[in-house]
Amino acid sequence: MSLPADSSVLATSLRTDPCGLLRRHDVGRTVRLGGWVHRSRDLGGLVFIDLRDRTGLVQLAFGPGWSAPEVQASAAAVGVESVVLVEGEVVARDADRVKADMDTGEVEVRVTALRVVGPAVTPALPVARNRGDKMPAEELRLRHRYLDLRRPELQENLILRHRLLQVARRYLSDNGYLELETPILTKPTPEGARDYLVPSRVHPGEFYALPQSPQIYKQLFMCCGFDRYFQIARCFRDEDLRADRQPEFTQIDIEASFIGQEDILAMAEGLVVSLWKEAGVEVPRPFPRMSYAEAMERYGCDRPDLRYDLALQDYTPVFRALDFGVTSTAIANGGRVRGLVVPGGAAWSRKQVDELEALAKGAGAGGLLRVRFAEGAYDGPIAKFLTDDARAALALREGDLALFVAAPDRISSPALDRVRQECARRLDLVRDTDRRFLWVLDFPMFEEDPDTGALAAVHHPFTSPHADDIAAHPDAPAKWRALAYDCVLNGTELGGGSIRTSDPAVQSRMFALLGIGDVEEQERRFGFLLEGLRAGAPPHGGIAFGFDRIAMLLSGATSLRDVIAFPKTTAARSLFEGAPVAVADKDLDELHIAVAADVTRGAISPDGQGA
RNA sequence: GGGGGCGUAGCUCAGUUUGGUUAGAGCACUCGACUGUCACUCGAGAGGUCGCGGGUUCGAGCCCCGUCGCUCCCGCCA
Repeated sequence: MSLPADSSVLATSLRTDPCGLLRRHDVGRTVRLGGWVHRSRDLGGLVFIDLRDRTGLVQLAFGPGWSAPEVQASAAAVGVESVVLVEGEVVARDADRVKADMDTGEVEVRVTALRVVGPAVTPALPVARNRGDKMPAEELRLRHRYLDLRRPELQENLILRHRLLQVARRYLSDNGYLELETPILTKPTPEGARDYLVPSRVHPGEFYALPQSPQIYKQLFMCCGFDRYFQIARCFRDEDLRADRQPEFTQIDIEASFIGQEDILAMAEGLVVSLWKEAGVEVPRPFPRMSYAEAMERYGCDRPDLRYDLALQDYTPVFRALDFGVTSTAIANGGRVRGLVVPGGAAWSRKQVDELEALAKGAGAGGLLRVRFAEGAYDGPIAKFLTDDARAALALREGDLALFVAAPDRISSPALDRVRQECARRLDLVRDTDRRFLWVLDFPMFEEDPDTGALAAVHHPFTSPHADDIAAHPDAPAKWRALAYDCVLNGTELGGGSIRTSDPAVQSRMFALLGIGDVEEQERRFGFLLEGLRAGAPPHGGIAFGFDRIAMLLSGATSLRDVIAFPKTTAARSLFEGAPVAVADKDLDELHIAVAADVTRGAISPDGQGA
């Protein structure tokens, strides 16, 4: 719950108190309250109403000793979710009537006057839910969001979200960061995710884009001399959704000048620590660090979940000596044999291990080799190929299951990553209360297309390479590491960023390597940032955190939809107001837009059907 | 773009396997009873285009085809 230090500011001309804060020390006071009828219990001679506002519930009691007959009659008649104003006296409950699981359970309000100011139709969804009730369908919750958002759980999530926003603002502002806003109508970006486009009325055939992030603007702020910037920025990406992905989302976006990587990491750790502290969790600093290379080698993943180990190892030397076709071929083709040892995995059935193999194949691997060591014997298709040396090198212990993928790293890493995660889940190694923060550093500057060999920026084209890597391998950019970093918690990426290139010479080298050496092409795509950088740019860098995901983690929600007031469905629709919709021809004409006739469809109507 | 799950009363679900009389339950709702409940209790009642369209059949909630919506995942997305 988020309340002002002095909760009396919540008093208004219509109410003296919020509902959920009445306590024993209020006994004897005459109070006026306003709220929603959460539940009511009509006993004939007595009526009880649980009155709800965002601070909680309090029991109203109506009885012949203190309520006039007409007051009691309207209390008995008022429907749930109606809004009422009441006046009455706070009284202590008898000891045997105290409700211990209710914050206001020691008191109740004996009502002398009641006004139904907002009568409610029977709600389409229950707001007050009984123990064991299942949640209404997501579709209905979104369609009737005005009711869903009344539920105390969702209110708590959004109130926590508010508190986290305040903490972020306070932390950054106290550290000299300026909250600066950037445009929502902006220029389409040439790469990355698909843009949401907005047609221009004034300029026929031209379009704005909604920002995927304020990336370019925040670098321009650095060029302007606003040397510390932040923004709680709404970002838009027109890609397909997931439980943890919405088309519009919120980032805590940060950029600073005259800094190096260590400055950003320290500042960002401080922010994360203060956010988690607000949610009641102490996080130790500094966060451990791991290079991208080590993360990929040991976990097959650039955001490893360190709550359990099950680290991957390189078994190529073991298999190189064996006469086994699959592994020999893979090694001869430049691949490696990597794998992991699963203690206790030998107890799994053939079928269970087949399921792991299916996961590995789903991630692109050709197969998953297995060997188990149980009751002193090796078992599995490759068991008979194992020499004494190989057995010694594997060092399996009783009950172990060893799993291998023989392939190039770009295939074995994602496959073994999935296998490792599933093994941890099966062995129940994941403790929800564990929080393993991690910085992943030294991302590669480029990734090579396995077919064409073309280079693409892993982060973005303005990320700075390690100066020593350029010096050591001037002609092997694939070996360059970037000054880029990700903040990871329990296998989830919370945020990431980089130190930017501010040296024009390095920047043009980067463009050339990325295949955009043509100056006109550079200007067309990045002109306004390049102009800014040429006009005198300080060394700068930054980071952005996915705020919705952080709010989701800290509230314990399992979907972003539970920490966003009005989220979209997986089809990017807003069921509440019914967006998107077809618009009148007149509006399209003004925008110089024509809709292809065969895709014209109406908005969804209340029965869920297309018009 | 592809795959899985779901769609029956206001809400949550059963019924679909094997097509067959009038589609059921709990909660909510309406009416009645009840002076200490807090998931009040008890009695009575009302409430259904079985998502939508088409097909097969003497007959479809159930089988087939299409479609719409929600959801999870892959692709996509940093």
